[in-house]
Amino acid sequence: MLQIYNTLTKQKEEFKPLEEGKIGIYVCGMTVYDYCHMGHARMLVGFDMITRYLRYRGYRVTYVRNITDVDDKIIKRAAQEGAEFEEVVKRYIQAMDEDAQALKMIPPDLEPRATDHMADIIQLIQTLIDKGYAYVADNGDVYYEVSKFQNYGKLARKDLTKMRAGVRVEVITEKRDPLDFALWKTAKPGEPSWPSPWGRGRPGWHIECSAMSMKCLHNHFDIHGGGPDLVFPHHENEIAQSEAATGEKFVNTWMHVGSLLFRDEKMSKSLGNFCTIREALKDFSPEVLRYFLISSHYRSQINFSESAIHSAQQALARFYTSLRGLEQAIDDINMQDYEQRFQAAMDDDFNTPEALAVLFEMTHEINRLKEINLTQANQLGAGLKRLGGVLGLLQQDPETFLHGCANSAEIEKITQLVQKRVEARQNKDWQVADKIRDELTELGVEVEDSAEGTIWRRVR
RNA sequence: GGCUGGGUGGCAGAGUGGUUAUGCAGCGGCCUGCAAAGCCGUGGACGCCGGUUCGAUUCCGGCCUCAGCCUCCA
Repeated sequence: MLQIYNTLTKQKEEFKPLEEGKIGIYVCGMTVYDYCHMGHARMLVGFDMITRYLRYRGYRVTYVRNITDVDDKIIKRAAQEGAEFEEVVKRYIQAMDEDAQALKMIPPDLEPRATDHMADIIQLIQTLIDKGYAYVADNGDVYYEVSKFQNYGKLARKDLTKMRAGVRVEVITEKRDPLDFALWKTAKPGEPSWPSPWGRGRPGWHIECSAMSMKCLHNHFDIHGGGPDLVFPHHENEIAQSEAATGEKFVNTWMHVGSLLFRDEKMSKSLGNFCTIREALKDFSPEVLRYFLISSHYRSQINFSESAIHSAQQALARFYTSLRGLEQAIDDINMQDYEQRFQAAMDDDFNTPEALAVLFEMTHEINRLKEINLTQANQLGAGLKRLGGVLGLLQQDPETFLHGCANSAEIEKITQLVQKRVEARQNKDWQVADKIRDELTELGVEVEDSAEGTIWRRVR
């Protein structure tokens, strides 16, 4: 039985798709005005893992992840750079795709962009106006009237009266209530704009996601997810918009990943304590980053630090050391109850740490079997690789992983040193052998001598 | 101030009303020319104070504390 924690009800619930065997999942993706940082990676990898597992579990998943390609921040960025708006958008979408690919993310089935859905957005706004949930202000802006929606605040557990008391937003006189939010913003000169019944302008962020999710999935769909900071106001507003417009329940299960901390604070652009994915990839291999992100539960807060990544590196090395030297088995019988336990862990709200613990136990068993029954070791190794694949891990050639990101010239140099040491050892010239080993240690290389020969791995 | 979610062994990180998480690090042993890897064995924990219970790290209450959200933010 698959259980998922629902932000709306604040508890784990048995998950039942609206349509037998099929799941629609919409995740709020990126606003493309800069490179993605590790906090974004946390969210992206989280939902990638979730989608992979649901598919492994036999569901036909429609994974939708939108791109916000019109927004104040993009406009600002373009102005700063003196670049065309479209140019900025194009550049950061491409960068995002590269990062996603590096982290072995499955591309979404649908990747709707706000600018491609203007008609849907405008129609949705019109419906809200017609139904009395939104109003056109004197300046042409359109606002959602929060007080008209009875359940406003149900996702984030907000009390409207308390919120008004502590409201910190600047007072915009056009609004009837400071909590009202913009559905349509009138364009200022020089800004990108689209025609609408209320004049040229652009949509607010919240309405985009309501319009696109309902367009790509249905008025009512299974899972809606995003980063932790989207619960309020973004997702709260989506509920208000969509449910007011359709009169139907919008989303069954709301899922939010935990935040990623850096130097004890949430990694964010505004705090300036961020590390982009591409920066991280200069120092660490993509799979190590992915492992780090998955080795804690998706809802918990995690701390991004060099030592944390180093632990991830060590853990993966144990897996790959175990897979090293195994033959590619055709099938993976001999799984005992490992797969069952893996599944039980993942069925419990995607408990990846516990699922990984099962994989570590398999590793242990493989290491034992290597000594006594190589066929069984190969079979279990194939099983480990298959289950690792469900998490998007362990698909590399073990040698490649263990040799690290050394370039071919480095590998050539290391191989020569290792060969020289092998010769020294054959001559029982331990002094020379140990001297070469010291040189290799300097290069960050650890050698291992075994009956089959000498192998090496990179340790830093 | 309001609303969430946490506080577990040296570190990371799951989980459980009484019995091993797991990984890294430590200790002893096997293996090794010495190592490394691996294997065998091993020590070490549940923020504080009450309550419920035969028994609580696990349930309940209070307190302390950390982080997130309440403003654009994944």
